[in-house]
Amino acid sequence: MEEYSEKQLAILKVAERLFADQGFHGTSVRDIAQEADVNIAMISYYFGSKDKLLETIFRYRMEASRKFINELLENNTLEPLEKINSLIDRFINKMLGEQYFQCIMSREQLNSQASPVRDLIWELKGEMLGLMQPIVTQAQEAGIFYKDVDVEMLMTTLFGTIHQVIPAQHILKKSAPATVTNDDEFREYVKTRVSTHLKKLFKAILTHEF
Amino acid sequence: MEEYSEKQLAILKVAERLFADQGFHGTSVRDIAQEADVNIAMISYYFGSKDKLLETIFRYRMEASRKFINELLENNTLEPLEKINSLIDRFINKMLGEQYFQCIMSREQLNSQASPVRDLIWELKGEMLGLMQPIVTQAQEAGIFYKDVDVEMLMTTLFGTIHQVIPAQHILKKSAPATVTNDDEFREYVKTRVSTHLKKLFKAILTHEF
DNA sequence: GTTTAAATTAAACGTTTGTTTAACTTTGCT
DNA sequence: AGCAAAGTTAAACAAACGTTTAATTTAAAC
Repeated sequence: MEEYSEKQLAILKVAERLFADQGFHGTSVRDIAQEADVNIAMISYYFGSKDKLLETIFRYRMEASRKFINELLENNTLEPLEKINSLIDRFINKMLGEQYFQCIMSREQLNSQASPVRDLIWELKGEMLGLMQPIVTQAQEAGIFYKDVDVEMLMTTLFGTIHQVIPAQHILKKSAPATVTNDDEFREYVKTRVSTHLKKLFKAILTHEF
Repeated sequence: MEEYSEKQLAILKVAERLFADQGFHGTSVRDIAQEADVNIAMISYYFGSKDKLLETIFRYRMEASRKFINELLENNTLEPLEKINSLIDRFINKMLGEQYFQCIMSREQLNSQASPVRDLIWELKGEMLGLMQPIVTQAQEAGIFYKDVDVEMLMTTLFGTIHQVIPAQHILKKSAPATVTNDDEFREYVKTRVSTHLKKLFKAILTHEF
């Protein structure tokens, strides 16, 4: 568990935003240094290289994701469907709370070349699947969930929907109700809209009830 | 309606693949020229610039997508659910048939900076929504589909799921049954798996039946 | 066969890229 | 105070970038 100085965190934060907005190769270390208000050489000095900087961002966020998964494993008192609903909400909160990083993930998972970053992504996705799989399977065996459900695809739908929503937000802004006036309200509006949609979807296909 | 020479098409094809695999900024015009077996200068000569080359790819694919949409509008004899199912299958076929381009779209839609390419993407997405919306609405008014469905979100789920499946294929390869031996069979396997999943999902939430 | 335009080439253009250097400043420790 | 390590800087580095140039070849028209 490494800790980062204020300056290092400033670089990481700026780099994450720029990588998300313009892509890794679309962002120069000079852009990052300027916006983070540090000398260009500091990036190599701290992180070794631009590639390593990206990897650092990934390891930093991934560590948090691991913690996140372990926290989810503790809720054992809930009913299966409530567990799923809680899981959906937590996923939405997590992913919309780190939108910049999710954008980078969206981009990097498309790279055809193998890389440490790409491996990390699919490793994490596997862990996420391993989180949902037993919940569904147990409920299926208890006769609460129906059996003709492709859990892997369901997880794909969960990720895919949220990953589509992130860049679609500037479109959703137009169809938002008039009660949404500031950014916080809009974030909440998006959250509940995605949440409501996904919960309905999961409930319908898992329990055949409404 | 422009037509392209063999050499121009070779450039477009190579560029599309490389942009998909490595990103726009991750691909140099020298890479493209080398793989397409043409002189570097030909790219500027034919398309003006690297940016214009990307835009050309987009306009080329978008034109096909428009035709695709218009074809879908003609099927009026089917039942609402059959219409939806047909639409799902056609979307899957279309998008998995032009995976390279879909990868580029996935990437480009994340760009925060406004650009002609980004505008084209959301324009097209709007048209896709306009295709599904009336089908659902009419069926809702006829009492065939339930009303508490967020069609915009459902479309997001459709796109999102397929866009997630594309980079996930090398993972799906591992969980494929032993009957899948070559690439064609695998493509078919992926198609039917996504299709089955999405149809179940749509049927469940739209009709409350199974 | 001559002429004109289009196609194609290798080379060079000026920038920008990520990274490193070497000098300098600050910090913390004894 | 004195010293060593860490932090910070402007400048320079070679390599790669997208694009253009000018010369040459090919093709088409008359």
